[in-house]
This record gives sequence, C-alpha cells and structure tokens, in this order.
Amino acid sequence: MVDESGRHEDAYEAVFSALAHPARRRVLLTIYFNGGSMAAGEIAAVFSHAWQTTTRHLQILEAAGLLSSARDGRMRIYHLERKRLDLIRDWLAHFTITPDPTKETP
Amino acid sequence: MVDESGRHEDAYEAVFSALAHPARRRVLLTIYFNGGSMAAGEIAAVFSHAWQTTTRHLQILEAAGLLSSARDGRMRIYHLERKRLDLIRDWLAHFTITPDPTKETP
DNA sequence: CAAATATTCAGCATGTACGCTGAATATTGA
DNA sequence: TCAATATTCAGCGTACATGCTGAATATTTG
Repeated sequence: MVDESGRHEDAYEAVFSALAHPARRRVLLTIYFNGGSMAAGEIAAVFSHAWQTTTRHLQILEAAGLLSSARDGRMRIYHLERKRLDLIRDWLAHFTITPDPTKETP
Repeated sequence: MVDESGRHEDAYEAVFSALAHPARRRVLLTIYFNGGSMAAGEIAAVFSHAWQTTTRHLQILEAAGLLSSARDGRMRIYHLERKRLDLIRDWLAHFTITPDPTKETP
C-alpha cells in the first residue's frame, strides 16, 4: 500500500498513529465495553466534540483496520477489530528476543 | 504533567505518538539489536536524514520515556528503556477482559 | 412525496510534525 | 589555546492533524 506521495504507508504507522489520539483510544474502549459493536451516533454521543469530528476519528480507526463498519438502515454500525491489535503485540515481540549476548549490557 | 496549553499530556499519547513514526521505531530496534545502548552519532549514521533530524527523534523518544541518555565524554549515549514498552501491553490488556457477557457478539 | 433522522462530505483556521540549513555548544587532543 | 569531533539549538517551509461550521447524502416514517 502506497499513499499519494508515493511513500509506503506501513501498517504499524497507521495503527500507532491511530492509537496516538486519546479520543480514538477511548472510542475503541467504548465499543469494546459495549460488546464490540456500536452505531456511529452512539459513539459520538460519548464525546463533547462536534459529531463530525468523531466521524473523522472513526474513519481513521477504520483505515487503520481497528474498526470495520456496515450500514444498518439509516445507521452505521462500527465493529471493533480486536485481532488488529495483535499487530502491536507482534512489534513489541521484537524486544523479547536477546539479540546478541556478546553486546549485552550487564 | 500538563503541557503549555494546559492539556494533560498523557503517557499513552506520548508513547503511541513516539512509536507512530517509522524512523523512531527503527531507532529503538537499532539500539536494541546493538545491545541496548548507542551513541547519538552511531544512531544517526543508520539514517539518511540530516543528523539534526535524528537528534529530534531521539529527544521525542526520550521525552516519551522510551530512551534515557547520559553524556560520555564528547558523546551522548542513549539507552533503551524496555520497561516503558509495558505501558502499551498494559493498555492492550484492557481488551482481554470480557466486559459484559450479555452483550457479547457470537 | 415530505419531513425527520443518521451520518458524511467539504472547506476553514490553527497548531504541530518533520524535513532542511546554519550557528552554537561542549569536550578532547595536539 | 586551537582545531577537530560530537551533538544540540534555532529558525524556515511544507504538509498534515484536528477542531469547527454548513451543506449534502441516505434511509425511514407519516
């Protein structure tokens, strides 16, 4: 996947950037503690932001693969993609392998 | 900790933002695979960026608590703070508790 | 069809991020 | 002390992020 400037938009960058904003972390937790799915309006109601602002946060989370969505009548239901969080665990796992014992600091 | 605009700069935000940039993730891995410590110049040599650009990345990583540093003669040694990565694991752990079985999606 | 509801799109202002260059600082060695 | 080495500070330009408001779209209900 390559963005408009030709730069490779790596999945790690999308996920970490998405999680960098407190409102977006709160969206994920809110959906999770609601059972995994919520309508856009229900999510927006949690925040004091204009609802259009929350819409954009939801789009960023979906672009990062952390949410999926489907229309249901006049509502849009967002669903938490918990598996996507494994990407972070995978990255963190790099730091659990001892890389070179001869250079280990005591 | 409160930043210049009076907003609480939460630790999660600092850490996730720091990890959002590919160069900064690479800095952490580079130091790790070098045994946990590296001089600023050694780190900068890995990148094609101007070294001043890497200096700023190092400062951001240090501000996020992911690196610590100490002068050693005319060099500055950066040390990886692996423990700080546990903050992310802690946040991810929120998603491993079943929140409300009555709302669970099958 | 018209009105109400739910959500998104488009555009604006402000602030921050990130690359750069040039100058400054600190330490070491001749 | 002077020159070399290692790093940081200051400032610039461009691009993007994030809040906002107003308009547009899609769907259901009367």
